Amino acid sequence: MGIKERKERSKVKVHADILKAALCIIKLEGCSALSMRRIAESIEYAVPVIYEHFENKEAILVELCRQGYETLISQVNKHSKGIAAPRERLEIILNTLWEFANKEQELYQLMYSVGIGCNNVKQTFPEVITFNRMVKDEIRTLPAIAKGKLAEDRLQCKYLTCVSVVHGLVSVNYFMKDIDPAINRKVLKDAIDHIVH
Amino acid sequence: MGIKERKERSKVKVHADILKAALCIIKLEGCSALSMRRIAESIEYAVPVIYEHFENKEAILVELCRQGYETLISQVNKHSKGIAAPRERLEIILNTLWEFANKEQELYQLMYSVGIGCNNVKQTFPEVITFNRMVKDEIRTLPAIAKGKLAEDRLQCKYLTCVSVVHGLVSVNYFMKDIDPAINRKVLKDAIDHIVH
Amino acid sequence: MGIKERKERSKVKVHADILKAALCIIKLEGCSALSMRRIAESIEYAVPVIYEHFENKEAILVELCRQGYETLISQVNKHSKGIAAPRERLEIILNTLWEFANKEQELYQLMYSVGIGCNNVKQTFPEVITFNRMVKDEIRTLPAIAKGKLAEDRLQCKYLTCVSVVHGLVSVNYFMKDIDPAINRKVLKDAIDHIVH
Amino acid sequence: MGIKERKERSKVKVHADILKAALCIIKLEGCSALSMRRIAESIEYAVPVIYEHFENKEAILVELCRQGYETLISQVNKHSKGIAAPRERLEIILNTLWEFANKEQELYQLMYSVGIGCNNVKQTFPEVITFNRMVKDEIRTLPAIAKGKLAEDRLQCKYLTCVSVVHGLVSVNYFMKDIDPAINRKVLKDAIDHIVH
DNA sequence: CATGAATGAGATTTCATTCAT
DNA sequence: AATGAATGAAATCTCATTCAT
Repeated sequence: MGIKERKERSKVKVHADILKAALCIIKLEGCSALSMRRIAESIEYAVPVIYEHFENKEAILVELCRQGYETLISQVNKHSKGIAAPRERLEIILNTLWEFANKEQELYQLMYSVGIGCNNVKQTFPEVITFNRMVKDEIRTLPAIAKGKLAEDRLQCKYLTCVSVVHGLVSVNYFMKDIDPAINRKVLKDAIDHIVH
Repeated sequence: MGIKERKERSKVKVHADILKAALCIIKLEGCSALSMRRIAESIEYAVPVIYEHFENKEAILVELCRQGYETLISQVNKHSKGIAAPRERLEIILNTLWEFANKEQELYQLMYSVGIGCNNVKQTFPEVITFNRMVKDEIRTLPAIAKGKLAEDRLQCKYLTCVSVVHGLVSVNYFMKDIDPAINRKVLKDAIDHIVH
Repeated sequence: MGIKERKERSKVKVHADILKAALCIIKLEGCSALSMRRIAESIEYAVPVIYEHFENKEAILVELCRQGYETLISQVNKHSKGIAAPRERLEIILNTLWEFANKEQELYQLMYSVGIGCNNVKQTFPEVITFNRMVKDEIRTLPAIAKGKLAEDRLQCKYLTCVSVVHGLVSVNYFMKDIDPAINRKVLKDAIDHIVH
Repeated sequence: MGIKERKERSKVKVHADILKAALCIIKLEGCSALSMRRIAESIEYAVPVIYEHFENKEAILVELCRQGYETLISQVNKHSKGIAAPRERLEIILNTLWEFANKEQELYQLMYSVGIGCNNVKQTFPEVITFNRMVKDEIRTLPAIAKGKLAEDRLQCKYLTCVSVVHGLVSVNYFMKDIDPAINRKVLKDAIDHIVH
């Protein structure tokens, strides 16, 4: 019967609409403006409908973050598709992270703050593991490194440096809003250069 | 007269107690648990007493942050006192920042998030300027650099790299709670080495 | 379906109950005793219920006044129905105003003080325009006046005199509570006589 | 001893300053902005000082009103001094009331609303009796009236009409802020003319 | 005489969440 | 599956008033 399907589709749609609306509110009015009522108004359903799709407000935020991670990973994949050179691939990953954080500032901040609130981020957001692996994989295969079979420690070190410098630069930019974009680019590029060698 | 003194001291004490209580609540129960009522309970005074000392909740948070910046700067001064070598001094500054952020995680996070919420952080917290200058001053006088009168751009670049990598590493550690301290140390050290040359 | 109707009726009832309770409190305990909490207690609902029906306290007062104006106008209509003589009609209008102000002293006072607080009374309470027009219409058609096509100024003058004397007498009675009703009647009657000629 | 005198004078000054400050606040910021704290700030004394001069806030308002009545009466006296013709004198009294109410809108409104709240205005504000007598005295001696020894009823009637029309016109002007001053003048003049004959 | 400090009580408003229907 | 209605709890803030000093 098509009925069941139709219902299923509509259910999925509402679920998606809730998340879309929540993200939209956060982007336009800030995290503190997000309330169940505002979401309900936005999707033009009554509040309890939201509770049929999500246990509570927290669950919505978590799911929003999960989708953020997914988006990030899929963008990395899209941008690195067909690129073979590991160095270039690493650059692409980090640049994609940088751009994502800048384009989706509110979501990125949410992902960070929800992550911090988790007891175990990697369990709540397995995508974090995936992303980490992606970065590490590229480092491992960098020509300057692959020869000498980088020790796990050195690898972890480089990986942490990568991620820290990008996230750090992002944060510093959120914090002081007047940093010259050209300089940002340069800092990023230098950092990658350093890691590569 | 001793009376005036006693009163003054008691007033100062209440002021300090409010801040102490606020910080304590934030540390133990998180930022969202902080309310005027909770503070009042904690210091065993009625709510309006708080309003005699601070205009509103926001003002308490701002003052908390300001004291955080002061502490950070005074610790930097303490640790770098008597050290002459610029490289060592830079290392001390960044290490002090790292230790502060790790010891006072909640306060450091508050400083960051309140900072982001400010239109103009440097105006609200002039200490940010002081700290920035301290870092830049050391970079400028690094032996490998002082010779060639580093261009302002290059200086800014190095400064941003320093600060980003430390703040980034701090954040990544808040986020993923299982990073090996030894590796953290190494990442930090490598980063400084890189900046120095 | 009866269900929908019942709900609708209950909603309308609560809305009306809020207004009724508010008016009741004002009558019995004065304007300053009116609070959202008191209303909630009175209707035996929780406070937020009131906020589902009215945006805020001000909105309740405004609506109370609006209903006051409506009552006044409908009473004028009721009393003047079937009466043709303009002089008699004018008398009825002013007497109805007088009786309304005396029977509903607290509401009348509220209508006056809320009106004063408005930037533009006639916009907030279009009923004021209606009432004014009703009075002016009768003056315009008074036999002694209709002949000579009263100038707009003279009309406005007579209208202001009417309204002022009635409102003034009402106020003076609120103020000094011991004025002989017979004298009040006489003052009113004299004033109308004067306007009519 | 001069000491006692000086103290007495200072005490009187503070008392007066409190009233002056209160009136000033009411004029500039409205009745609802009046608080003991605001007064204290204004006179640059601590709040409890006010309580040494006035039992409570209400007492301040009452005294403010009393002074308002006194001012009104003294202005009437000033303006009517040397004028003999009763008709002119009556006109002066009513015009003075009109001008007072327009110049001191906030105070006049306070006088009215505090008066309404009194159980017995004439007892709380004996000046009301004085003012009433002044009006009545002039009416009684109006040439057109003095001949026939106006019955007490008729006198009361005329007196009420006077006062009502002026107060009413004042109120209507507070209420609808766009009434032409020329028309106001005319209404007032007509009313007086009517009373006089 | 004057004050700083404190307080209790109360106001308005907002939110996440839950039932009965 | 969806809703309107309701609620409890909490938050921020203000005020008149009173003591101990």
